[in-house]
Amino acid sequence: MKLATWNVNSLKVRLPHLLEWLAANPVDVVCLQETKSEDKNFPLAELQQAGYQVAFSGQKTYNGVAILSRQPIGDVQCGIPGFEDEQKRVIAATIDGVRVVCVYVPNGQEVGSDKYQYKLKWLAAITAWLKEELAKHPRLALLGDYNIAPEDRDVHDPVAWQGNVLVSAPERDAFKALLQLGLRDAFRLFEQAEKSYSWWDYRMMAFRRNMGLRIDHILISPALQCSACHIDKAPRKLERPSDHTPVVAEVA
DNA sequence: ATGGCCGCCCTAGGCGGA
Repeated sequence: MKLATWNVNSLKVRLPHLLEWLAANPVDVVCLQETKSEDKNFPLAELQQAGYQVAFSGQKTYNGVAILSRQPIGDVQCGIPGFEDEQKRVIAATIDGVRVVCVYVPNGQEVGSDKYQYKLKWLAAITAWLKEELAKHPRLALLGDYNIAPEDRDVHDPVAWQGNVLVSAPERDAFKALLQLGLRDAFRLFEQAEKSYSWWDYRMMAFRRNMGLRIDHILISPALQCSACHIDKAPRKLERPSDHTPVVAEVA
């Protein structure tokens, strides 16, 4: 089963890239973030035409998540149970016996800000919920835009970024708390090229200069075998790309 | 030194992203 995650930064704008990518990479499951699309505007027909069933939870302007699947989608859950949140950042579903959890972790804006506090609370809430979810569904994959670069090797310039949002110690501790649930970072199960990133700023020719961060991740539970994981930089080279690029893992 | 790009929205400058 091939699983992918991609922050598309507007599904409306990126739909041609997504369809092109799916045609070239017919993965089984795709988790999307930042669809920025109300449910009534979701491009359902186009994605069904491409062979995918879809579950989505969107809102105007901001956030928005979706799961695309070639196999039937069951037991769809939106949001974190017991955590009041108007922002559409979580959708989970069971596909072929695997609990697929798609997340768009808050950005946090600036260390110490209200949004940063919200990010840490949100991460604590989802970690507590995932602990329960793992007990119910040992075969679980957590995919998405985590807005956390877990280690310095996931940052193009660790000195410049030190202490910044996305790399601060409390955020990295929150990521480690997910690993402590038994989840494994699929990307780091395999040898990877140095300076592998999943996001590059639109400014400063950051992609061309490979000034990036690895903030999009696929975490998998111990019950899942993982045979490969890679970042696909190809879509970042297209005209009008998303600032994030897909991450793909193969599990069984 | 600063900001430099995108996408969004009550179409235009401000917000949020990372």
